[in-house]
Amino acid sequence: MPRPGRATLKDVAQRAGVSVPTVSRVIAGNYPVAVSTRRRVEKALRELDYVANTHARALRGQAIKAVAFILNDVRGPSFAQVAHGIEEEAARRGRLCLICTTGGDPVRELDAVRLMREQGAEAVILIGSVRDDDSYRRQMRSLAASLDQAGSRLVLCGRPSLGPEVPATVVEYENEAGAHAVTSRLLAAGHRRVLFFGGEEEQTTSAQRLAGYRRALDDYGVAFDPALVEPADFTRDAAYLGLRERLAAGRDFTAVFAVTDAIAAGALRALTEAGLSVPEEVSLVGYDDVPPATDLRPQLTTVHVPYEELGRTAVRLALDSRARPAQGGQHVLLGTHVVVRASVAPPGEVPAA
Amino acid sequence: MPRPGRATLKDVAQRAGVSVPTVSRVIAGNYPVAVSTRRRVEKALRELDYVANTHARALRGQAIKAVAFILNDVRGPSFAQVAHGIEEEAARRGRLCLICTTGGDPVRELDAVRLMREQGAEAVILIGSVRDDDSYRRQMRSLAASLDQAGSRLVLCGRPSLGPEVPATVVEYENEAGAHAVTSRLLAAGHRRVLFFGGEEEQTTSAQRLAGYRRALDDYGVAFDPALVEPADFTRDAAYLGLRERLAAGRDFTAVFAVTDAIAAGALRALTEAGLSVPEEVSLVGYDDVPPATDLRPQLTTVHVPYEELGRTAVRLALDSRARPAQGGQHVLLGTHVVVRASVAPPGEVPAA
DNA sequence: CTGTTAGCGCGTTCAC
DNA sequence: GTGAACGCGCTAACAG
Repeated sequence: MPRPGRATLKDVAQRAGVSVPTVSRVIAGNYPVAVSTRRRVEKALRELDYVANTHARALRGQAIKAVAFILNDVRGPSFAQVAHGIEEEAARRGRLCLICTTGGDPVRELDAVRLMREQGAEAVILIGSVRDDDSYRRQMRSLAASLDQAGSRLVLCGRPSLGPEVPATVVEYENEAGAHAVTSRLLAAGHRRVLFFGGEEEQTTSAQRLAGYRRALDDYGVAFDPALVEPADFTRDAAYLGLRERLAAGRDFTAVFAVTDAIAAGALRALTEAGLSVPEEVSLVGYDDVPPATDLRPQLTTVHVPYEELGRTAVRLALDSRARPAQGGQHVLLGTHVVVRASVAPPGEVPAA
Repeated sequence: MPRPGRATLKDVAQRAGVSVPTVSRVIAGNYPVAVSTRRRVEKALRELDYVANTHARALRGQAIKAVAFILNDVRGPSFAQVAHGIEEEAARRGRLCLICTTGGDPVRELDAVRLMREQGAEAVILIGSVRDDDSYRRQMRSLAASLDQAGSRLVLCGRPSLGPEVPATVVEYENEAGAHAVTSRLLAAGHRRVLFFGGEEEQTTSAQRLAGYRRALDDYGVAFDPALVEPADFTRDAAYLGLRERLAAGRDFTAVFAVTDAIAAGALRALTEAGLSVPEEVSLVGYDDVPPATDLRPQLTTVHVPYEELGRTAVRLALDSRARPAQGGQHVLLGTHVVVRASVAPPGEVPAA
């Protein structure tokens, strides 16, 4: 009966009547060992259910083969897609995945990065947006440098760069451009009062989408009306409640641009319950193109974001840039495009169907 | 300029002009050190951006403080909820999370468990169902024993036990009972031809739900008709295609029990496109009660599963059972309940609304 | 082919 | 207060 805890090379060697390195060589298999000896060792290995100690191994070699990723919440469908892309690519390259969630708290995020740095992850990938202030950016920049120096790599995935000098990789998608394109659809259909719904201005993602919205307004010569910006938390329920309340006070828009498909889902519920038909009376667009968007009735016109690709690219770049001499920040920008479905129509028009 | 790679205690000691243990003591803080010395050491620590080597630490102490979990696919909303519960509870207890996905392949799952065992995770949590055959069960049983002996713990989360003798913790929910309850709703409303839609018989989860369905049929004295079992992959698109095809060949049912909310979403689309109104002409129920279920029109009657609680319980039990002397398998069963929404009506009836 | 030696980075003795 | 010595489990180098 092997003693509790795990068997070590020493235990195996003792049982097989050989020295420790011999056992090591049998396991590695990259060195000649007499057949009879090998048999004895293999037998002992099996009997003791030997499992190598990763830490001792890592101590001799270099860092652990792992990729860390940090996100707000695994339950967000778009986060989940990114996570899947990361997981897939990491597994393909024989890497382990470490995961941390922060609930959107910048402080917890900084802590998580520090933790991952201690773990010696090869890359630390930050997913999604944050509320960033100066103190946050300063600390994150310093962490990027620290990771870089330790031979690791910070990757910003779906959020803007920390500055040109910072040794971090950025994998973004066309956030502003997508918002511009989808807002333009609404304007082209004749809408002039478009509610920008959801998010908070300090969040990098919503800020960029708002910027795209405003630029589209400019293009069409429509004045920006701050009263048409309605913040809301990133959940369908918060969106539902928020829009219901606003509708109770009267409707001053003919279309809604929801920052997120989930928010669009909540908005749709509020609109429908208020007896407003979509798209006949109110048009609605979202952003993200997550799978459940096709379950909505009418199906949602939205902006497709290549989330899985985002995750895969993040891993690929991080691992490749580690191989090469430490260069400054790489920057990749993935494209987005509008997916036209059935939630947009000209204002006021009532189709025959 | 510190040399590339990470600074070690030795580097710090050298720079501060002290010995290695002194630096170690400053960091631990649990030992008296002269104030002036401490200052010098702290300065060096900062300048060199010292980060402790986790592996060396783990080598001296015990296993790494980490919980591993293995699941089919992060993108499944129910998996994501479990993952969130695990992540939350693990973080609360100061544990790191390791994650692996398998795409539903039993072989990859076994490999993943072995990998996690090598990593020395405190607990290895398996989420969701698998196609299990005898060989799989045998191997998994042996891995459970191996983990147990190494002081770790295997947790089966949302899937049946491997046997009474196996040193593993099982956290299940009332899968069969939930299916029984929701099927009974359909039968009570007057339906006699209920399509069991989605899943495969070898999957533990669908097998259990099918069992509940059959028991309800028995209770109502309705003969089980194998022709009313229609398998389908676990995606909304596969479900949509599958049901559309079946409907093209004629409709021989008045209600659908979808094994999963996602499958229900696909089914609803197929039904609607075929011009069948739900619930007036066909009733529909799902299973899981994931958030997007409320976005469906009509809102889906389904079975609520406490997925987050499942994840939290798994972590709690695993960590607690490690503290106590190795006992056999614990077994926890969490309750489920039907959530009545708007997708069920008596067959043929057309409500006034 | 196999055993001995050395050292990865850290924390814990034990002396001074 | 502080430094020297040892060992965690493993592998790479050198002997034999």
